[in-house]
Amino acid sequence: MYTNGRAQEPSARETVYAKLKEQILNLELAPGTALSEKESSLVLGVSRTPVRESFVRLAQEGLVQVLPQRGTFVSLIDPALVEEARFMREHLERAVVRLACAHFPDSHLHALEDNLALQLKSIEREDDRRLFELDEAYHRILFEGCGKLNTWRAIGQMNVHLNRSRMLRLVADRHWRHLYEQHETIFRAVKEGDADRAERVMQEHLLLGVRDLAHLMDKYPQYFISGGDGKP
Amino acid sequence: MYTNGRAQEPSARETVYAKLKEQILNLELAPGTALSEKESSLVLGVSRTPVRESFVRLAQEGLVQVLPQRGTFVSLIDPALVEEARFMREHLERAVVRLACAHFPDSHLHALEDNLALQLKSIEREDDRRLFELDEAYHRILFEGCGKLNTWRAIGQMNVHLNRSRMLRLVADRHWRHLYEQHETIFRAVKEGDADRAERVMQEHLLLGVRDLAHLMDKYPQYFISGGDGKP
DNA sequence: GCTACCACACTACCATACAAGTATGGTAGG
DNA sequence: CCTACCATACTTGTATGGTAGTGTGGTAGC
Repeated sequence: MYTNGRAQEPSARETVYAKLKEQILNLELAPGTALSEKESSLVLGVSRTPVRESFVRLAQEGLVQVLPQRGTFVSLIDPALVEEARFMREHLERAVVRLACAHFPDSHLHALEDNLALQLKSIEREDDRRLFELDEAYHRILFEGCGKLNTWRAIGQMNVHLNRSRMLRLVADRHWRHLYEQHETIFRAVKEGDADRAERVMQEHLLLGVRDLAHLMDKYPQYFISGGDGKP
Repeated sequence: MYTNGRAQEPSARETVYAKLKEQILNLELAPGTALSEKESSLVLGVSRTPVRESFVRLAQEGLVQVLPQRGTFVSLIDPALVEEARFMREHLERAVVRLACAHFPDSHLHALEDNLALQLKSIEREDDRRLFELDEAYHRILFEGCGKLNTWRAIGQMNVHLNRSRMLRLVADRHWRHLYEQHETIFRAVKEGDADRAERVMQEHLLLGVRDLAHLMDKYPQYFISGGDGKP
């Protein structure tokens, strides 16, 4: 029979992949940074094989760029990708909140409520990393409650690029209150079934993520794709 | 300087990946089929490494399922994934045709026109594979003309699941004329800037892809995920 | 006849060795 | 001083061997 315990330790490839991805999204590995199979394998204490396979996965997500016989680099942030990620989220999340206003399970409504409470706590503690995670979880719950979890996962691939620019913005700007208030407003709209209001606030909410993108590109030009090319 | 020739032969990994993906999408490798690094490496005349790395990529796209120490299998078609792919396309393509009606480059308008002509030819020849490709290209041109090519690529990952079910449908049903007429109508609406009409037809058009899904699940139950599980 | 066990064939996972292309710094020649 | 060349130290790409977990068929014991 199956060993459905699900308790097996994760593979080396999985841990390496998760570690690298986290560091890239955190900007600990800044855009443009040179990686190397060998170096990463030494640092992480595994052989080149799982590192290499992680590079393959990250390359497919557009987070790294592999240039044969030359090197592997953390991708620069592509403003077009950021804008299109916003575009996708705008249209899909507007559709999803409308669904949510028509029908949303109580369990997930409570999950949203709990999530909002934790967001407040994180703001008090000024824990921006944690707030970032809660923000992601909040939107995920919305999709999950509408039976559209796979859609959220598909967005995820584009979303990582949007998130890198949002992370860049977090370090300077503080717009936490506004973000929380929008989440709270959307929650109430869903609860009351006010689809028009929910959709409108969601659209504004997602615009917040790309505001001042030009400003960021000015401040951190080395992190962005510049002209026609884009390779370091 | 860069060797920007772009004329280098593709790597073994790339060719293996493309080959396997094509066969899976064509249903030549039917859902549920058992694969193996060793066997594929023998068939394709390469070592296990590029095959393995292709499996990693395909697994990330959800086209194969790797069970450690047990085997690798072509994924069964998940109806939920098919429906959500349609959901994504519905909302994103509606938004895109609206953009197209507001502004669309002449070059891409001509590309659509040429594409439609080729579609007619394919229908005359009853070349369904070719028509399928042209259908994909048609929608791609729409996104490209609106500067949303990355969005189309992001859809692609979900779209492969939708396409497998569409491919399954093609073998029995013939709805070519209807499909063409909708493409043609959308084209004219874009040309005339009639956004409401374009959006409406696009929505109907995408519903066509999942019609009779239940019927297909009845006819080919072994290709679909059945109950709570989904593993072969 | 039925059950428990065990050897074996098979899988994917990981480590390692070799191959081939690329960037770079030093050096010889002008 | 400047340029062309070349050895060398990198890089990723590919092949292969060993390891550990898994399914299966046969067999011994009841």
